[in-house]
Amino acid sequence: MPKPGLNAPDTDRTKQVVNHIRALIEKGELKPGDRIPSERELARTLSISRASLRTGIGYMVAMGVMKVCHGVGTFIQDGPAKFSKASIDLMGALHGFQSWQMFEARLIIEGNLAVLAAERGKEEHHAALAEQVAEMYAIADKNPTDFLLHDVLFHRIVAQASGNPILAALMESITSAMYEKRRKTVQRANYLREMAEMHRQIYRAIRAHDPAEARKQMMEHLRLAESAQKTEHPAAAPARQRKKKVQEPPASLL
Amino acid sequence: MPKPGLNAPDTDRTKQVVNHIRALIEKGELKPGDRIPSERELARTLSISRASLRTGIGYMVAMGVMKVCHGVGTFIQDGPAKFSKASIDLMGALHGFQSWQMFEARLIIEGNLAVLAAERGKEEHHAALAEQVAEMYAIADKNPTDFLLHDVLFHRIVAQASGNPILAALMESITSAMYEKRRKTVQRANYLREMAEMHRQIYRAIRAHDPAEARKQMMEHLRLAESAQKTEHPAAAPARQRKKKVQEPPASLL
DNA sequence: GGCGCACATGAGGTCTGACCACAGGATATA
DNA sequence: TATATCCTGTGGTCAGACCTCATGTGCGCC
Repeated sequence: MPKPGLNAPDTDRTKQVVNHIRALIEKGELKPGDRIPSERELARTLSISRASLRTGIGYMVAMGVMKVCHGVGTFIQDGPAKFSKASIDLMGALHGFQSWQMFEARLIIEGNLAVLAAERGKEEHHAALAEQVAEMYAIADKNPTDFLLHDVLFHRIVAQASGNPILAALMESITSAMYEKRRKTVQRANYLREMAEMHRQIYRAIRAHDPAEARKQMMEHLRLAESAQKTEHPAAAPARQRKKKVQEPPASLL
Repeated sequence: MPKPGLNAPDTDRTKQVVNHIRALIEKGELKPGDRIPSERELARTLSISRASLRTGIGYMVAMGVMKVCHGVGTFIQDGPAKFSKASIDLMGALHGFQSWQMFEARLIIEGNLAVLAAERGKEEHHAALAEQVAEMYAIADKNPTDFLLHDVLFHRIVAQASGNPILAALMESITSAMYEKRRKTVQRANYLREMAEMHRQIYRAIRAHDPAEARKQMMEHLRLAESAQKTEHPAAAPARQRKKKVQEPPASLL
């Protein structure tokens, strides 16, 4: 074993489980989407009780690294890297995250994601982006929920094109935490065509390898999204005590 | 492609536990640092088995929201918000995070943190920053490890001054994931005075409410830190298969 | 032969109650 | 008084039983 040192998992057994899985991943014997052995079998393999094994698995589920399906099995999480939604939610409750702060963080991260995507994006990304934009136009007048799906996908592709999976994961975590509210907002949205157009502008800037323009368009787009949501849900903060009025975001940014 | 969103706690019981704690937090009956009832008692309260309760607690521990001390009790995590180090580690192993990507993410986030701090920083923050800078100068020739402590603290205060706890949490997560390597690097560092000076420049820009300068100084500082670490650990990537040579970061940024 | 429904199988989910390991205060002893 | 010891409460682990869920299989009916 490499280092004995200061690892985070709380106890010996869970650490053992996490390290075991981690080793399998690093050796390439487990890839996203793969299924791990059944609990009873794995427990026997590691010579620990099923209860302890489950603690370790729960740990990784919480971190968004694994996924459990009742009656089916336990899997390595596939799809884009991200922290679990519950994680951000809870942390938000604990430290008082506010809606405008979410948007601000998203603005900064996605703005830079767009910059990087413009610098590093490949043909494949351009094609994928174009397809999503086309889809948006196609259903802008029909199904708002589907529209949102393509929206999410578009931003995900931008993140992928950025070539930085860490920033992508952070973005994914934040947006997934906001997804529910967005889903409701978009239902009565009447600006979907406008949204599609903005995505097209972002796409054009990225394809043209114009970082500054990409950032500008991305930020403009997000600001519109924010104001739209504010109009829908003026009291958007998670239901908390309102003794002190919710802090408003200072004006400037950049 | 999997659909976005919905990444709730895995099962009913754990959900019950998480929601219970979450409710207590939102009602203000539980604050960071507080201790929760013993497992046996809480299990009785919720009418669930201790095993299930422990699953839920483990879940929150993994998310960095709670902390358990064997023989002592279980507590709400205090200190700055952040995701658990293990979480980033594992995710990195799974999705192949690389060292330069960490630095890049840090560069972007901390750069903007500095901007926000310059815009919104209050007297109290300025004072706290000044103190850390002073400390750095004082021990630059003595204890490298202590120096790093003040370094971390300085950046944490900047994050706090930014007024955006979400970005602060992201920054905290990334830096804590890099901490171990930094601790080794700093041991043989001979540029500590220079580092202190850079921090002073950042501090001055923030105090002068000069966002552009704050970002510039911060980025310069981080770039130096990166190159220093690269010199120390040229093969810094986590030991993985080397079939394909490690992707190098494209040149430009901003 | 084709179609369905019931059942067998095996996965995860939960419960019980016992025992172990650790930390810290209370107590007994020198 | 000071030190060593024990007691108690807390989390950590274990074993084995039983439940729920998803799925594949095979029999019976059409």
